[in-house]
Amino acid sequence: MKPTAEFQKMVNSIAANCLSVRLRLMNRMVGAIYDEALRIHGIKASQLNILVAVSAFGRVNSRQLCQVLHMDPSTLSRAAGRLKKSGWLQVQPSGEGKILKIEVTREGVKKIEQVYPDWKKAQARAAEILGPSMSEMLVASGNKHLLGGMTR
Amino acid sequence: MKPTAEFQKMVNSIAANCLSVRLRLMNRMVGAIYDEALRIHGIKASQLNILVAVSAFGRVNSRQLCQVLHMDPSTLSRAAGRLKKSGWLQVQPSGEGKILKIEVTREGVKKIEQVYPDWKKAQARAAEILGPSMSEMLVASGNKHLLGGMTR
DNA sequence: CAAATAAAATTGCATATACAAATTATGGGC
DNA sequence: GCCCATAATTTGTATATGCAATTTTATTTG
Repeated sequence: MKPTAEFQKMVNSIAANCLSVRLRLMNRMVGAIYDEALRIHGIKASQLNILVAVSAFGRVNSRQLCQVLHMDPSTLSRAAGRLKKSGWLQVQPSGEGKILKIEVTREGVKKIEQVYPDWKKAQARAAEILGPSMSEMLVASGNKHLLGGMTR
Repeated sequence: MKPTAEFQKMVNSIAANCLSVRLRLMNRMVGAIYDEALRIHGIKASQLNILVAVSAFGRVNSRQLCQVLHMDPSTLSRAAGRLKKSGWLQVQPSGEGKILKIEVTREGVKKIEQVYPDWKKAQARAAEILGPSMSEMLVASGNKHLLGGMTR
């Protein structure tokens, strides 16, 4: 079981540099902050994400939403189902094609409003942990990818 | 269903700034790159992550590993079970306490060696997509959190 | 108009993730 | 030596995630 120097080099290279490891870890840490802050409202960060994305559009079809969120259709399909069951989303055939029309319900709007102050607190705590430069860079990256697609 | 200006402000604030949204999205995008590159080896990025973390330690107990990876014990427990079943990890009572001792097997070492070139390609592609400043910042963040704990 | 084709959505399956509850194993106190 | 408090692990349950296969729906074509 003695590792060669070669092997140690590979392991160190991955351990010290892997972007996936970093992002995954950071995502766990930050996600936990938001989930904890939102728990009293009975909503997870990922669900709020979708709710907000839909609200930003006003109305979307699932294909667009998948593209913008870079999410598999099957993932969105089930998430939307849960949000619908919670009464926060309305999901209907749009008439054109079989593309589904998704909007936020009055209940969903209320939920976002209720949640907002706690989201803000979580955001502040996350920004503190990540540091200003990382936070700014993350927000900036959204301007490239997310917002570009979300402004109708 | 006419949203108030107040509401629109909240939605835009979250959509434009939420660090959790950004990290989650980025994690999906980047994770897909690695998963695709590693698919032919029958291993997921998250599994390689654990394998490498264990290898960096040489031998860990699960508590340490959870701390370093900021991972729930139940999550690690099941992941380790799968990696053990694949023959890449050895999980045993350590003798001291009820603490489990985890090490990489010879098979696991071979797997890392096989996978390494494709990991490197995925890493290059991810770095390209994220851009140099984000990549560097992520790696630097690891020096704070991860590596600090991983260097025995 | 009906059949073929193409596109979209859902379902089956597997892993990742975490919280809560149950279990197990340790080490100490009597 | 046995029982109890405690710490570690596992199991139950639920959501998140994506791939492959299936089903459903729309459009095109004969």
